[in-house]
Amino acid sequence: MSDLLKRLRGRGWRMTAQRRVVAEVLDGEHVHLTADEVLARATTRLPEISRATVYNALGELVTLGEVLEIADGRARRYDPNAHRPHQHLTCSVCGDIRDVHPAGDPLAALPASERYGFVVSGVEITYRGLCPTCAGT
Amino acid sequence: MSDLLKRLRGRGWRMTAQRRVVAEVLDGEHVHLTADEVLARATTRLPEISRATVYNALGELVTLGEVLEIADGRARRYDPNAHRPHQHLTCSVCGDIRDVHPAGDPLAALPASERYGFVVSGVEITYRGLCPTCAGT
DNA sequence: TTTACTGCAAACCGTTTGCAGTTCC
DNA sequence: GGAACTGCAAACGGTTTGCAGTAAA
Repeated sequence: MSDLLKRLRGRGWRMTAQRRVVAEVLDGEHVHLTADEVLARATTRLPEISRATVYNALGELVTLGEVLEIADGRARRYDPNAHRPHQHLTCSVCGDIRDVHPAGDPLAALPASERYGFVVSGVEITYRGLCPTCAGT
Repeated sequence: MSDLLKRLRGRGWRMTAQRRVVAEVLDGEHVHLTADEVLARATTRLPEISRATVYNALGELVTLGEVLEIADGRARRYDPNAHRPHQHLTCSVCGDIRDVHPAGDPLAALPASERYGFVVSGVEITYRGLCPTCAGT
């Protein structure tokens, strides 16, 4: 069983065929699907699943903190890798997204003198570039 | 005259009353307006300006590289501070956004071993926290 | 049995587009 | 004069919502 599914069951998330399929589709490394992509993949396993149900499930997973939402371009993407701090590396041409892991604490890069009195609690970092295929090297 | 307007004129951007107002509304420090906010402010100066014209102008300013687009929440925001590398510091409660300036080169934080063969050319960083008002301190 | 989830379809919101009319250079 | 911009209104794509029916616990 997928890690995500295991965690959700452990947290008493009410399970249905639809929710199971959404969780299974999302599980894995470097997964950053849009709601539409989740729906498409879920539909191959459970043809009667509806768009609204996919959105409902995704919204709850985000609220539970089991999935992260990334507001990259038009459509939001959903990232199941919520339990290990990481950043994103995106190809500007094909849109491929990889998870990358920081060396130190990225919050340390913002000195108090640049904080405008804010209480800073997190940081989102997206590196942009070209993947090996699109760079043509 | 605003800096932005000066630069645009220097680049031969065809000037109209509408475009001038959009550029004036955007000019300044820590400005991160949505298209709707730009339209609202522009309308107070030029009541007959249309939504489409605002979108047209914003799109061109982004293409010219004179304004940056930030895909924060639902609506995109437009940042005229395009000529000095910077990052954003956002209040999770009220949505206020400040520009902050990096100490070193943030690209250096991503080691080659974490680049998956990508040619990395840029990075977007958003710090999240609470502004002094919302933190209630 | 009760509470919560599902599917449908319409509504919603930010953004884009086609086109006739107008303006800048 | 001619190319480019403007305003209108309709279309669009992603997301949200209301509600009647269904299924999990």
